[in-house]
Amino acid sequence: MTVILYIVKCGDTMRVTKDQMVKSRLAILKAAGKLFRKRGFEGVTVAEVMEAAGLTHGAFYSYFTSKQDLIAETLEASVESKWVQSAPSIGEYAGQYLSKKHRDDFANGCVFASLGSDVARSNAELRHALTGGLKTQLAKLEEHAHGKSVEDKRQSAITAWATMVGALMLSRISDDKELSDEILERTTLSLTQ
Amino acid sequence: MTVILYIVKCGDTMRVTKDQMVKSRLAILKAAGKLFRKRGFEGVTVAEVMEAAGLTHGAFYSYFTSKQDLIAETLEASVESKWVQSAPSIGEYAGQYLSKKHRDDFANGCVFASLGSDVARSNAELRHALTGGLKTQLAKLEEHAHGKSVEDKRQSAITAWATMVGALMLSRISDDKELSDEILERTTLSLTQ
DNA sequence: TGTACATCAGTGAACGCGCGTTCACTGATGTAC
DNA sequence: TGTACATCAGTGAACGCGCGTTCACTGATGTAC
Repeated sequence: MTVILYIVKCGDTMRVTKDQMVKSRLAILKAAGKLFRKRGFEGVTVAEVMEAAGLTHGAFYSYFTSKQDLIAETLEASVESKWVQSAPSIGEYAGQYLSKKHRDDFANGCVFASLGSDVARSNAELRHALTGGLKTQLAKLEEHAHGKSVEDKRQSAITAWATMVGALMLSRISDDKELSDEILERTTLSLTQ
Repeated sequence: MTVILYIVKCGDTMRVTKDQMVKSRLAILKAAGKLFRKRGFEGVTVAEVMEAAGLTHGAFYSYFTSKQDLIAETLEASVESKWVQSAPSIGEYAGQYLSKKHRDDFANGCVFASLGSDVARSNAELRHALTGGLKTQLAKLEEHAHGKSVEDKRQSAITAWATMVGALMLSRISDDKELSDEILERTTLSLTQ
């Protein structure tokens, strides 16, 4: 992350303002992450992100070279780790992931479900940024996977993740509440059996 | 579909131009479907769609009241049936769906994978339009599903569909070709075993 | 059937709004001596 | 330590481009008699 490079560049000459800048930068990334997940990249303006971070839009270009740059950095910062930490097995993780709470909370939810198809259509930069998160996520799931061989674990991790992301997305598409709930319930069952 | 309503409205008073209009309307919907799947709703302009349909942008409003309207109608027309027809079982269908050919062909591919998260974030109108297609697709998969009870078939149809959509999307996100291929291969295995 | 009239799909210029980006300026931060 | 200077995050007005939408106009289609 550029943040780290920046600190390295400053070396031991710590400045109060630089501290504030690091905080502001993180606030921008956090606000952007939430807004993008809720409304998509094109559904959010630079000005909105900056306002949510407590700044005016003009300051944006002190932090990022363009909106495209912000999107890429936001994706890099969007790793799924928080969801995995407390889950001892894929089944329990799926239970949390496929909850109604998660389905209804775009802003704090999984970036693959909320922006997956957008990124899939995007340029190499954005896809690369999210591919890092994808690898991390699969590696963590693999640790918790059941299976005799490494191959088996890998396969069940990948399949489970595809199922979770797909199910959450489909349940969010359905405007029929019953079908939406059913998708979550039945896929949860499949992943815990 | 409005097309049918239109024909009914015209009744027996068939007009040559009306014929042409029906064709043009279908051409617009087809062009829009391909372009939207490839570049997303906001990545495509009304003028581009009309040009692809062989018309100029001004004529657009003789067919649709707004871009939003076009998007809704395009989604309604995007059913997955073509992919299911030739597949006798979910396993064989998954083999086609999770092919590299499908992954690399956004324009003619599955609308859930290419526009799923966009629609999930959208208003009730768009989600409703795609929910119809989702129900149709699940019903068709259910017909071909293995399982002792109706419940079992339903569960395996929903889970299989979530896995397919999720896997195709993830494989498209990955800019690492190996990982992308691996996702397709391992999920195909899971769905055929 | 033929003729006068009405309709309306289609054209392309123009409008106007929204949004990403730029810029002159400010004032606090941080530095040099 | 104190003072003069340099830097630069932050502000808000302004720019300009793109795109959805509108509109006056055309000419072919279709209708009425």
